[in-house]
Amino acid sequence: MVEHAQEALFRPVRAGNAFEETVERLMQSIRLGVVAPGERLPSERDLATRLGVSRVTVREAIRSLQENHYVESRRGRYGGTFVREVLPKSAPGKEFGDLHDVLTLRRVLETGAAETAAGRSLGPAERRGLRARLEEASTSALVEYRRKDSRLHLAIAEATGSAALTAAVAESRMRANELLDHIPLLEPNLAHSNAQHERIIASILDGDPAAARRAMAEHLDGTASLLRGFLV
Amino acid sequence: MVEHAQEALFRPVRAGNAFEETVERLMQSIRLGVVAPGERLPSERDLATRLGVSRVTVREAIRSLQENHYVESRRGRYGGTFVREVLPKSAPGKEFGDLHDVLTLRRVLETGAAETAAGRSLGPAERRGLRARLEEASTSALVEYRRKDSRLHLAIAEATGSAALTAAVAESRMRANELLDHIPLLEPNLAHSNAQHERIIASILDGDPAAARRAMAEHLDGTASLLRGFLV
DNA sequence: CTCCAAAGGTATGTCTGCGAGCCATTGGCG
DNA sequence: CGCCAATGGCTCGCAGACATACCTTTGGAG
Repeated sequence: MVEHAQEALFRPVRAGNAFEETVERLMQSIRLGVVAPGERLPSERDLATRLGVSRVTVREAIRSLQENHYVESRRGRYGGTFVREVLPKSAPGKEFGDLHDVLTLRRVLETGAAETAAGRSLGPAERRGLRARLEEASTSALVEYRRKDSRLHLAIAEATGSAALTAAVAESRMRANELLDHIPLLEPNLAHSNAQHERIIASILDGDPAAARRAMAEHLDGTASLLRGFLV
Repeated sequence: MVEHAQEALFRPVRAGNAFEETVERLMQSIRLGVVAPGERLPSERDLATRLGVSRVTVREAIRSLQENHYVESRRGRYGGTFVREVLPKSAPGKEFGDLHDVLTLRRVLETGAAETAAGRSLGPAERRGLRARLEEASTSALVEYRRKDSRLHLAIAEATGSAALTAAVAESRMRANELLDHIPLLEPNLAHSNAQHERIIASILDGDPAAARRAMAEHLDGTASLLRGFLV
């Protein structure tokens, strides 16, 4: 029996119970900026269907987010559950997963996504979308930078046309953000980051896969070494 | 709200119930060759702990595998559940997931894994392991080729040192194999495949990331176009 | 030859999560 | 002004999964 591959295949079949997983997903959609502050989440019935859990479980998850001041709910038609304008700082507790693990997977997924996106012929809507996210990220205030940054990176993953790849990037990014929340965000880094973003998007729009990969790799290696520096 | 990213984030939180997921994992460990024919699975109690499910659920999953002639169980000390020497052909039913989806993710993950593995300084044990898997694959009979091939590719993923990446490759590979089971395996393809494997492993052992990526990309693109050809 | 550790086989009570239905609230439309 | 559709709020019974405990079988160690 191949000993080491077992660790991957015989890992736990589920990350947590249905409630915890649901909270995690909703939290991701907020923290990654897929649902922005002030915007409404899909209805409970809708979420229950999409997430494949019961409405009861969705409600418990939403209640948990309410209690932690991430969302607030309003009843009645045109009511719903809305993301609050001011979001609480993420709890600092959490153990760091294996740093190498997280960064390795992120590098593979995101450089691959950039390369793949650059190799496709993108439609006008996709091109506009990428440019819009780039603009958002570059003009965003410090406090909302992480969210806008994630939206840009997710848009790149989406541009590959692979839902599975997009999902993988979203998950890996979430794990990376947990780490990034522990290091300071400085103006110079941000400016540098924006310049790199521009090169990545330009390469993708130009249809230059190799350049897109290189630019993304450089971008990620920057934050990776920042991380390794700050987290011992 | 960013519309398309929702598909990724609001996808179902769990693929199936605990029983189905457990069957899936055990099946993967057999089909990917992590537990070879004649070998013993970990004990029920052990599996229950590792997979994070109850022993009852593990037993139901194993029973299902017994009924489908994948394994047989023996009681008493030094007993256990053993993979049968002759495995049934996989059921042909199954819907094809989105072909583009599966192949895109596989390409990103595996070319990334090859590049990453080549960029690390591997220990003697790892180098021996890679060479052993290569040897196994190249000398394997037609019937067991897919399994040996998967073991080789998993070994490459493991050589990155990232458990998360290994798990992602295992899952993506399983999905790809479901498709590959529907196309014929021919001797010439196999010889070609072995030659490519050799170049991949050589590049990794030589520590040449760019060459490893190129070789892996070529290898995957070969089977990808085979697939696209056969599946409409 | 006996003992016993380790494996599969079985049974039971509890709890989580689900499905389904109904209630309460709200704001636009006719 | 009244209706009503869409939303969140709530309850109850059932099925799946779990933890735990105990039984049975087997073959090596002593």
